[in-house]
Amino acid sequence: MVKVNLKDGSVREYAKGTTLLDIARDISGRLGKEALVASVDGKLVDLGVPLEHDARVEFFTFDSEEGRQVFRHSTSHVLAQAVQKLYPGTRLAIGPAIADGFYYDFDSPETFTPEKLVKIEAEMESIIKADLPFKRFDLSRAESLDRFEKAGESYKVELINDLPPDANISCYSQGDFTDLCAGPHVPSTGRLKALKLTHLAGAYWRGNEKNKMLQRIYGTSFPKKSQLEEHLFRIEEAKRRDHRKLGAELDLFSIQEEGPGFPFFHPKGMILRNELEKFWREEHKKAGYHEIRTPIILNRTLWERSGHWDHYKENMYFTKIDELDYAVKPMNCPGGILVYKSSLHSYRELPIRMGELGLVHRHEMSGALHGLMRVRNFTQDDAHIFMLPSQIRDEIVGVINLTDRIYSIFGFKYKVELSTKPEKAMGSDEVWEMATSALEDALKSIGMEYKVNAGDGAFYGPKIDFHLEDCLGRTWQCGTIQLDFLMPECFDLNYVGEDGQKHRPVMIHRTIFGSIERFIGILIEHFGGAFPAWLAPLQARVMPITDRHLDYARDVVKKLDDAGIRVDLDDRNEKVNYKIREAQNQKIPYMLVVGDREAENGTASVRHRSKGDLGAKPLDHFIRDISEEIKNKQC
RNA sequence: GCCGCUAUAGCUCAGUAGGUAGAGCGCAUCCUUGGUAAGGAUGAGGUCACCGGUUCAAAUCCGGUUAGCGGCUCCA
Repeated sequence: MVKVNLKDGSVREYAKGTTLLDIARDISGRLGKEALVASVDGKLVDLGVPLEHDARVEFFTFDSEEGRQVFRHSTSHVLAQAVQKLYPGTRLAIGPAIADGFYYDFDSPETFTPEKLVKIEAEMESIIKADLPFKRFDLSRAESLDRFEKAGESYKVELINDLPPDANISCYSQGDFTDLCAGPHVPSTGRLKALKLTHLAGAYWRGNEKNKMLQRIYGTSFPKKSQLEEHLFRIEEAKRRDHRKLGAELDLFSIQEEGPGFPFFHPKGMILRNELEKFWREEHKKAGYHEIRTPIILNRTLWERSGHWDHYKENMYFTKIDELDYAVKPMNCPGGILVYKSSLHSYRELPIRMGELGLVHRHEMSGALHGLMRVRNFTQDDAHIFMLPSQIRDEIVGVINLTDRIYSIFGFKYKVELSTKPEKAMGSDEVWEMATSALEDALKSIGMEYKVNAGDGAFYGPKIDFHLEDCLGRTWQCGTIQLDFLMPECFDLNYVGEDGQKHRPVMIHRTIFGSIERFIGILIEHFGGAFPAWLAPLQARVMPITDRHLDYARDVVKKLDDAGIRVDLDDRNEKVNYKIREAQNQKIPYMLVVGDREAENGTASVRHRSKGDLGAKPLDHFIRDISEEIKNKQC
């Protein structure tokens, strides 16, 4: 007999060699049906595994991350089987589970198309119907190499060759299909009830653009048809919040063929943008920043000195002025540094915090452009902090706190990453080590959770990045804090210390919005276009019921306008229903309906875009309330 | 940049055996003066992304270019 310790603390005894699936069935009929995989003493294994010793056992269903991963991964094997059956000669690369589904990369003489995905899906359905068991078997390195070489599976051979010498090499087969795989898997294909192949994409083998481009098929799967449908519906819903769609519908911005990646801001978008900048200036003033502005185009020698000429050239735009080379700035730091250098500084002045809403241009690859999220020119809410080495931690913590305060106004949740030295970097390992551990110390000192993103730092220093999510859960880097010991060196920056000697300051480069453009993109998706009143391009619209009420409506507009509220008048000869519908679609926070009753009493009937009809309010009450809402930046 | 897909009116889209373009919404005018998500009529509006080819004839077939979309790579 073996003792089994379960998650709920209970202990059960089973005959040695009882499979995990049988144990699950014994615990409850439902668990027997829903369990997909189990862990034995913390290690994830197939349910078909017999238990040979006392152990801590946990079962995972689709409700757990582990269960979902295994479920989707098993679906990817079924995809591979279907593809190889329909399109012989297709070689397999890799097929992992991802956040909301799975993908499989193929190298095939066949070019997959959306129509073919339908066929592949049908083939997958029949594999599922056949309820083929997933069978695991271990192979020696020689056996596995032999097997996959014979099968012509060159990518698998490459994977095996890259496994560490002591690695256990396992395969899984279902029916006549076998794939190299560490597992685990669900017991049989019949578990994979509802699936959908969602899209096609190219993907480089091993993510390296020097390698061959493979064909990637993305899909998702669920234990129930209804869950799949709900998921697909949620995605459709999310797409309605897409900032590119809302940006056009709400007339905020546009991107035209004449300027790919160079967004145009329309009047309404500018209001949003100016409000953001106003807020930014207020917060930065409070936090002890000064604001500067530096030129867009600067001489080549500056970029050579900063290292951009060597390390960032492929992202830069160039021009000539009077036969001399100039570059359009891709970053604001060299300009900021010149401002610092324009006068002598005492240690008493430090830290100096210099902010700049700086327009930078970067050449992004055409395929990387994405609405306002990735563009070729954008305004960074940049700042450079020049400080004493002893001030590093406090300054970093100060920036983290400022970032948190600003994000929390919008109700954003964010993820923090620490990016370390990239391959293409300036400076010695020691300097990088020092800078990286300073960032780490600051994060730890305030108990901030973070993930390490190895090799993703800027070429001049490591960074802390703040990532925000878009409507489809894709994350975008917004805020960043970069610690830099190198630029002060390159530019021979100094301050005069207590001892009267010259010393080297340390620099922080940081942004909070990241780019105003990207941040607006995130804002649009976060609020689905229904901005809080303080940001809304139009805060209220007055709607007279008939043209008899036009005069009173104009008075109302004037009063609101005088109170600094962004208001307009819908004086068209249309019914109230019609006007309301349009104002709702434009997501205007407040609609003020005025007719005989209102004109007589000096009121307006207030309708809120999400709370609905709020009844009649005296005008000055409404003005007081909305002004308060705006002032408090209520969401 | 790479792989796949797409491009018709301001917007959403029809136009599927190649025979010089349609709908709904929006817009304009008129009628209607209507109290919380679409009142009615009439009308204007398109060198079918661009360049080239095949054909008696191209929105439609072929090639190229540009842009967009989904990914890969890259990054705020």
